[in-house]
Amino acid sequence: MPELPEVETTRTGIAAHIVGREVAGVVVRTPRLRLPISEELITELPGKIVNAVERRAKYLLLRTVAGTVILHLGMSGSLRLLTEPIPPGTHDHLDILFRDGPTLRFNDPRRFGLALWVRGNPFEHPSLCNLGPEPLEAEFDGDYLYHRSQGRIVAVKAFLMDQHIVVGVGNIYASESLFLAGIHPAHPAGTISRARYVRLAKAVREVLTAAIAQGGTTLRDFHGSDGHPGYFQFALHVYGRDGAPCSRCSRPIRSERLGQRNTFYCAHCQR
DNA sequence: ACGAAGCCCTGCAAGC
DNA sequence: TGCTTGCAGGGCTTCG
Repeated sequence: MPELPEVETTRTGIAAHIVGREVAGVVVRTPRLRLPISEELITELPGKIVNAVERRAKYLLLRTVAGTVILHLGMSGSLRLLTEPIPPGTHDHLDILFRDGPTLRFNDPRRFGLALWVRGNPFEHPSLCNLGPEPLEAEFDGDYLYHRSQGRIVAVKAFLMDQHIVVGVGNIYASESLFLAGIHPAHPAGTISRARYVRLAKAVREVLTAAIAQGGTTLRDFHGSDGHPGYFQFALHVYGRDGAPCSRCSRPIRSERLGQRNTFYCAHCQR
């Protein structure tokens, strides 16, 4: 699934095509996602003009004057822009049709995604109101991570993936960031120095920025809204490279389960 | 509050 | 070939 770079790639891919356009209709085929698609999406969205497409964490926000569509791609979701009618496939759960414009189609095999209609301030929604800072904004830095980590014994990788601490970093980019920072993923978060957190914050920014520039990471099913894959998978140092030589020291990359998730690291370069 | 584990769901690959 | 098992980019709930 989409982590921050994939969601951002999706956002930029769809924004230019739907901002300023009026929603002509909404088709819901499978209402049961992580939360049910609300009836209000069908009754209230049509006729509204999308003023902006924003991203907060891994959520996409389609803003209108009357309310906001909150979309989340879960583990396997993707959005696609259709310029001509294509018969829906098995997991095409939602279409948003635009007047004299494309159709935005939401596909999500595992149905861990989300499509909600929220009146008022979307950032007050329970899913959005307790999130940590954006990793590419100024509030996120080494000092911030250091302060939040004090007293925490959880593995630094799980700490980094905690959306209350910082948003947008999932299983791929957590492994990659820790490799670049030279930090072992199982290291207890509260025992890492301020200086090392400065390196980690910098690594997170670098990895996410580079991944966005490459259109995200395509492991199996992610694609941009134009149907094209991302290319950052060719730049991965550790994720999915179990047994392959470390790009820095040539020793084999290891994989280990940590906090229910597969974790990749170099035991020599990461301490 | 924190941390660990289980669960939601489908598809695919590996192993028998 | 066909079955079972485990695993997959996330996030929420529950339990200790």
